Amino acid sequence: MVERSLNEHLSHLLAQANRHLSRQLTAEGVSLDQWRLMKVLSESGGLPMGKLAEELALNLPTLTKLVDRMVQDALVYRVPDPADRRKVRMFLSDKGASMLASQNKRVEEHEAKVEDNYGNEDAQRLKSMLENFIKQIV
Amino acid sequence: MVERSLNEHLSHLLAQANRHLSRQLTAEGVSLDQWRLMKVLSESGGLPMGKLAEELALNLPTLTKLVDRMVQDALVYRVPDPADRRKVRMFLSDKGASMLASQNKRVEEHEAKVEDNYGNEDAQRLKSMLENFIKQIV
DNA sequence: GAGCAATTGTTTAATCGGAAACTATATATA
DNA sequence: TATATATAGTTTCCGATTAAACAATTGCTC
Repeated sequence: MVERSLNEHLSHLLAQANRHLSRQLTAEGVSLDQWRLMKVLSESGGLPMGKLAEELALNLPTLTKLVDRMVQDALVYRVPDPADRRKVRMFLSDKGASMLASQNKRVEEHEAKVEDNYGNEDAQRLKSMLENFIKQIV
Repeated sequence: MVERSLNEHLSHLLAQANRHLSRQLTAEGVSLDQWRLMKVLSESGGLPMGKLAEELALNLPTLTKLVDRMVQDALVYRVPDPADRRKVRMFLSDKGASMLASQNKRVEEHEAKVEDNYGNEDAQRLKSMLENFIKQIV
């Protein structure tokens, strides 16, 4: 049993890839997490905090405070669920939607460029492999 | 031009995969970054801070403070470079080496299990695709 | 339906992270 | 060799993250 070098560890490779890409995608004060949050809400508005935390792999206290800030900035808003008053349903505001739109543009452009350089077929393949991988480990 | 859903974005998939895996690998107070740092030093002892930051995709102030803590815990130590006194060379202590050994064991076991479930060939392929991807975007 | 457990989310206290400013040393230029 | 410029790390300040404790509401069981 030979010891692996760092570059042969999935955890390391994922950390590197994630950090580089997420740095490149942070712009105009919109972090990758903020973008992902807004994007989820645009696709499924009204998600409760718990589901949102799951979708984004954020833990709940972290999400609470991220949402606090985004509510301050009027990007999203909370609506208590009348059917289950423990729940808080999250929605994207108009301002949030327009922020999302411009950030979408930046992200799409950047990823398109990256995927072009990497090779579009390979990029496609990489994504579907990651998708399966995530299902595996969650 | 159809708008992509979140699951079709590499940035999202990488963030998810990274977070899940890095959470699962944090143990006994050793974070993924701490492990990666110790592992790099075990492979190339004497790296200056700047190189170390590059290798780990950490920015320098963050690394300084991570190292501060690890020096407190006597896992690593600093040696000023006599040839260039701006530089600080980092080394793994004996305690660090033994910490690394036990954490290596945990990581290897966990990743082996994950890779088994995912399929070893696919895992291998995923890693080499990620390696290429990282070269691409850095 | 009263009491107890489970679920949902927030708060608290401590630690960690990042951008910008700063210190110290080395190198280049005149 | 004096002055400017570049490089390597650290510090500061403020914002972000975490684990643990907490509060509110719902569901279960007797």
